[in-house]
Amino acid sequence: MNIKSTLEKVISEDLAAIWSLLKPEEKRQITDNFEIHSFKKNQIIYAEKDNPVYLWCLLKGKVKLYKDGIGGRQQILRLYRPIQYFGYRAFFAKEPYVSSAAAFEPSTVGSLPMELVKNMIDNNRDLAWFFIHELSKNLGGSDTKIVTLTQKHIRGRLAEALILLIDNYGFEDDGKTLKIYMAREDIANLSNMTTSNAIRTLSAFAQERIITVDGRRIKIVDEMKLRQISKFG
Amino acid sequence: MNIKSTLEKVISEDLAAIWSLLKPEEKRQITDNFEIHSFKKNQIIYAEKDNPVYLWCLLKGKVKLYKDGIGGRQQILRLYRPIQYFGYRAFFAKEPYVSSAAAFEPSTVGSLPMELVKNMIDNNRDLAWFFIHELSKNLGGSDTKIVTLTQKHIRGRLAEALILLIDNYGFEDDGKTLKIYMAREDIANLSNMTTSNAIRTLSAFAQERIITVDGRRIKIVDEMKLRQISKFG
DNA sequence: AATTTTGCATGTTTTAAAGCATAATTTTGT
DNA sequence: ACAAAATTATGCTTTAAAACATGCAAAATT
Repeated sequence: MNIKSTLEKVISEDLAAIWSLLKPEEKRQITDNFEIHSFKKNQIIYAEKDNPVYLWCLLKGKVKLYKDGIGGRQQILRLYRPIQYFGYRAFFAKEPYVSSAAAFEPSTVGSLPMELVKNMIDNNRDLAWFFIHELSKNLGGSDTKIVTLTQKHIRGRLAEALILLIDNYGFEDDGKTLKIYMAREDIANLSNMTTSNAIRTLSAFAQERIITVDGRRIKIVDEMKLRQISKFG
Repeated sequence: MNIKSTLEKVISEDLAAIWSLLKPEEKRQITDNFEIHSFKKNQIIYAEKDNPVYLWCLLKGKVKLYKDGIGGRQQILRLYRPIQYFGYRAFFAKEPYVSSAAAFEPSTVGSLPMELVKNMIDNNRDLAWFFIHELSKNLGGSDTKIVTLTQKHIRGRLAEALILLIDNYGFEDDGKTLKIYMAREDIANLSNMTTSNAIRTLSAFAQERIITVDGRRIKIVDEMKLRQISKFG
């Protein structure tokens, strides 16, 4: 893939969060140090305990941030879509990664040395604020997740996961079909349950005409009901 | 309470994280806008859904950050000791609080308008980095907590909670007795279990000579074992 | 000092979710 | 195109933790 053209395409089609905050000199520095990588489905971008070196920017595809737990059980923490940045938290915390990132589907990801980002933050207030804002949002999200994943019942957790998928990746052109096609196992890992229970509960939702399921194609039929179940059920 | 003297005592006895990063002009601004508050045991400092206005700094006492969940169940998210800052995340995220803060025991807390902090960050790189670092550490902690609280069994979760108490508040002079005296209910809320199970499991640990329990006085007898249980069991 | 309230302890029952087994279906690799 | 592997679907069993109940002890209120 041609780095320059991919980058420029991305830039031109989206004045993504960071780019618009940069000064011309900084933009030059970036284009000089930015590298484009392709990841296959399920390929790991970085792993827990690695040392953080790069800021990653998802350009195309879908990426999951997850943590391996007990007995091979995996918890998906966050999902990324183009154009979002990830992999910077551990660097800022001055510690190795506590989670791993992997491509959900074939993805294009850009990298930029964190040392460079660090220097840029030193000289660019807006960039500092960008990260402060992102980190703050994420922390609020994780704190909330602690409670919902530990206290909600299976149906509530699955409903919430489906809503997260809607909010993150949206619908196909029909306005109903989720634009992400996940394995049941990943849905389970997102909502803190076993694969069996994810399958079972999806079937139950289908029976109740809240969704329809056709393989990995999930159509949201009754979003209201889903939100109700997420909130109470 | 005399504001000036308390503040100066605090400052003199600890070149706490933020203070040393400030320029003289900033220090003056702070002393002019800093207010000291006293909170009684269990008094709420701020509550979920409130709008964040102040940066809080715990000067004396102990504070818990928690979230009320389903059926009155409460999850303690973080604990603060002097001199630590809290209450800023929601302001940075531009959203209302998603959690509440309350004094665990009679506490002295300072407040500073977040608008002032914001201006100071704009003009002080080090201060920006202070918050980026704090937020990053906390986010790593919350992400880890998501997994341990959902995947570890009761014994593991309680062991981990006890280790958290050691790390946060340390021991009395005997080097064994926890320097925090919590209700069983709070221990339960920290480790995501019912009060009954916290009591039961503490008793079990005592029987196994890992700890001794005398009312709210908990003595750590076998820290090694505790760490083992936290890691595996 | 008496009484009410709150917190601790422990036993029993219930239940939500995990674990396990099996079969059918779909996907993947050669 | 085919076999092998992985994923999905369902039923049954087990289990960890919640829910409930009761008694006792220690504080707090009067």
